[in-house]
Amino acid sequence: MQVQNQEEKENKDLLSGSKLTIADIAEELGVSKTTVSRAISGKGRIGKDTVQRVIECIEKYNYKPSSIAKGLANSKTYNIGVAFPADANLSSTPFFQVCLLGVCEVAAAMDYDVVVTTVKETDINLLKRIVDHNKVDGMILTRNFTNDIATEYLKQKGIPFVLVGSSEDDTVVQVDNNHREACEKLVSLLLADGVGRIALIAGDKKHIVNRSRCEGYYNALKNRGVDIEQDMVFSDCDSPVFIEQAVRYLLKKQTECIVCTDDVICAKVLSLLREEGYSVPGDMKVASFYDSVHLETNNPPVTAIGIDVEELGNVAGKRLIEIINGDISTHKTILDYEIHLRRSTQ
Amino acid sequence: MQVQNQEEKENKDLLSGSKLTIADIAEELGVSKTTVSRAISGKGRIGKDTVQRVIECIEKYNYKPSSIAKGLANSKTYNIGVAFPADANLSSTPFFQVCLLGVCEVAAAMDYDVVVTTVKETDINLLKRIVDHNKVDGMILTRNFTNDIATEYLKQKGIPFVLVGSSEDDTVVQVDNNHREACEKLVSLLLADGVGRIALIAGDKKHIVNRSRCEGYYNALKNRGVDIEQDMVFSDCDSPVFIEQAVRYLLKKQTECIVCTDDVICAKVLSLLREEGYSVPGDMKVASFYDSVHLETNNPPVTAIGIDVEELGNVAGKRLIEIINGDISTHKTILDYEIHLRRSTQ
DNA sequence: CTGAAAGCGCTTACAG
DNA sequence: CTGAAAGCGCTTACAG
Repeated sequence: MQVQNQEEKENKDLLSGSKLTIADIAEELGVSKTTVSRAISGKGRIGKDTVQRVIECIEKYNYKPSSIAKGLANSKTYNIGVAFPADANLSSTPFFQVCLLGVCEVAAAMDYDVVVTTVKETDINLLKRIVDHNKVDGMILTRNFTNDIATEYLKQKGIPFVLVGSSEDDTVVQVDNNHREACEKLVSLLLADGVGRIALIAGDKKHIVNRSRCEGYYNALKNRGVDIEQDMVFSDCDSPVFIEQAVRYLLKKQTECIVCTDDVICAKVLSLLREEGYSVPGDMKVASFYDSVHLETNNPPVTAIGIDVEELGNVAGKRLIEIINGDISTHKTILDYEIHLRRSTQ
Repeated sequence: MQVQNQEEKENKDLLSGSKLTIADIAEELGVSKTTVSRAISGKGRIGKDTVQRVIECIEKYNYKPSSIAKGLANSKTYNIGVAFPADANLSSTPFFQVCLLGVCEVAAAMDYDVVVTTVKETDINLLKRIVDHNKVDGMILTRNFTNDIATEYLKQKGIPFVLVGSSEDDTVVQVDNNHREACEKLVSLLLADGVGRIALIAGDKKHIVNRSRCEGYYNALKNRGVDIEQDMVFSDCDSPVFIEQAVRYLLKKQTECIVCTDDVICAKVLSLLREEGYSVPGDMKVASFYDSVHLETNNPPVTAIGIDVEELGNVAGKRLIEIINGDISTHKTILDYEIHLRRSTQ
């Protein structure tokens, strides 16, 4: 008899319509909702054995508190937002995807969920939407432009947010790698190795990250007392057409090595060189940033700055939730990078 | 005086602490909350001019209803979930990223937001998390295995969900391209063009989508009366190492054309052929699926089945919200594909 | 240590 | 056409 009874109840949560509430648990246990709530949250004075009983009951019936109701009561959503660039050439870089993964992981571990929204350089309506409707307790931005309107908006709103990337604005909490330093070291290493005539093909300069990498390149040359030849630096060189022009020009200029500010550019450069019958590193050395699997498994393996994008998402999520919880957070977190010297520059 | 007063109020929504509620609007207008609610939702009888006044007031103060409170009252969350594979070689394919983008767009347009979660082939705890905690009104799955535990779980829960992909289970709502047919047509076209000795390099067979593509390949050969040579078909050939073995073997076998079931495989194949000094299409023809930008801008451009992944996300999102709203939905939506015959097979 | 009651910001049946 | 009141499922100050 007792067994049957138990089975019946255990089936309760399997029935689609009948979601269990805190009241059901309270009733079952013959205590008040207050008590159940306290046992779950651990807040307020409450008897040890009572907690035990409540916990057991909750597990028995597989009760899950409604986080939406909890949110209403606390004026919180237990959601964090992640803004995904809808205008980037997303289709070619997995950066945002992997970063999002990192955020999801850490969020779940801290009992938060992740709401995604998209932003464009000149259109942040969808971002405003989730913020204005109170769908999230905070936001993560995954890139930064000069004069970034998303950053501006969130600052003005006063909502907690974290930037994956760098900003000159000290008031925004940032998580990033030191791209300037990384590029500087990479180029310095190449120079020290005797590689000369190093060119740079860089992406959109409106992205802070590309600026930083360029800076690093210039610094390395300066520090080594190498003359900077402006025509060996291609900025805003994102499209396949521009990259092709750049490569053709550089081939004529007796360039010895091309440093690319990201893997998408690098993939195109490698592809062009092969088409034209130039060998890497024999005829041209190549190095890149970010180090997607693609570069590592390339033949020859490509020298690159490796950054842990998932970790970037992890830390950004953690920082944001800290801020939401009122903990003070470091204003800028710099994560490590690795320089992988591989055959493409040897 | 009046102007100043107005400015003061307009500032209200800028102040961080003081979120406007429906009560504020009601008070301001001297009506009841009921009336304001009705004016916004358009439900129930209500005076035209009253609606007008309410709308104006709402806009003036930039009032945004809290969707979390709305959700509690309606037992809805106004969120849909998207499950992101955390174990896929995400870093190499932008498929999920672009699909997610498509879902986000359509969701926002239908006043829903998107919560992401990750799933692994053998671990759907994070999926369970958002479902059990009532964070979403429905789910979108972005891939399907044979014996998919995520599908199984959602079915058993009875929560609305849509699969981007195909399933033999007629009770699940599906959005997909006809991969079998697409592959069949592609291979048939090649055969009709006089291309012979067509090999296939296919990814993980546990993915339904890879099975379908393989089927299409076999069908095309059968229909044309071409003998199928089993050693020209490589299944479960996902890793760079396996792909390399396959390509080397096929080169010895006088293969004329390699069809790849996805772009990641294709990129690796192209790269290998170049390294070994084989020219495409001269020494070997190559065709692929999905048609990322990478293939189109390749030199030579690569023949491929083009599918609109963003559209896939769009339709999946729309279908899901329809189901949530109680509209009956078609059980299977088949989207178009395009066959791009390009130089790599000519 | 425990509970009754008010409140979070909406919606909606019921009564006018 | 409009409003008072109850309710969605939680939390928490207040009282015991």
